[in-house]
Amino acid sequence: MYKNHAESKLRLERFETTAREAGIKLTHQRLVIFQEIAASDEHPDVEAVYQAVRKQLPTISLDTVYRTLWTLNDLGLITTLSPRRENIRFDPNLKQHHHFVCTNCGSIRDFESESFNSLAVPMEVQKFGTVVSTSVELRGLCEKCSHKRQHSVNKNKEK
Amino acid sequence: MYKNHAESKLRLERFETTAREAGIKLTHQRLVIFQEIAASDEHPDVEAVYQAVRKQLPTISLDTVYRTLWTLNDLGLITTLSPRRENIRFDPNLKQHHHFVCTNCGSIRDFESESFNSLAVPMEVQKFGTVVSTSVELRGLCEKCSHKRQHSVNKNKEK
DNA sequence: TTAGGTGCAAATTCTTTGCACCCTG
DNA sequence: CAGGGTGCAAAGAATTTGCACCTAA
Repeated sequence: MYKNHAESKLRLERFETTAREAGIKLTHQRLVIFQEIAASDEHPDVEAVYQAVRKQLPTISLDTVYRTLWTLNDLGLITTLSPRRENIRFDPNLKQHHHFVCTNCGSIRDFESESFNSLAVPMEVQKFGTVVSTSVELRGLCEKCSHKRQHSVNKNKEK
Repeated sequence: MYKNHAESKLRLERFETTAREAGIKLTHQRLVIFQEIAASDEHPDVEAVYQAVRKQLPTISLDTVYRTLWTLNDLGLITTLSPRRENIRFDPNLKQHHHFVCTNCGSIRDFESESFNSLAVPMEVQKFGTVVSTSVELRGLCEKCSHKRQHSVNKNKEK
């Protein structure tokens, strides 16, 4: 479940620099939370981050995880998969990228694609507003769910 | 904010047929809720549907709105914008389409595009699973928010 | 040393459920 | 008139907040 070391080390350095610039403290909790999410290839929700972080910091509280994730988001160190506060899944990947979403279990995988990065914005859309970024979402069944398919058709619950 | 009449009439007919086939009752509440969402060009959340429907049925309860929307979803008459139960925004547009999302206020507009419909699935993604549908999400600032921008930079709250 | 950060518990908000009554088919 | 559907109120989740203590800088 881990990205290559170089990438997550880079992310960590960026975190330290940005935090210092923003004048926020590099607490133990923040470091662990950030490392956890930066090392991840997935797009964990708050609960998933909380569970993972607890392995290293058993006394951490759920609200600290919430606060820290929003702090990281405000610092621009991670993004969320949806623009609204309610729908929270965090994404440590700041490079332009695209998503494969499993419609059965809800898991999300990143991928990169030059051609998807540079899609032409249709005329029609230009009257809606100004486009800042473009991303493609491919929906389907992930490997795991393709296999399980015949047994259980659950109601889109991953956890 | 209303689509052309023909389209929403078509949607209504589909609703009646499908409901009859599925053996569920065509209650007054369901009709009003479905019409409200089918006539809409937006992607309302539960609260928005509730408020709109209350104008016609002041005594309707919020839980009926929830139940009805999930029923419509299960019947395949509407879809949600996210595959997970938590993140609810409903979409009455069953045609393949794409979204323009305002990162400031969270509003979402549909648009259609032949070329976006038929993007080639990258090799890399094929190992994640089977792709069933493709949609493009363009993010940016909508007209309204471009104008308001200098005054208020709110925290992604639409309502 | 001290302001910002954390943990805890309580508050708020969002969504679902149990149950008695109602209405479509 | 029977069974599914609704409204209400209460339960359950998810998320945020107030406050006293703690710790990085």
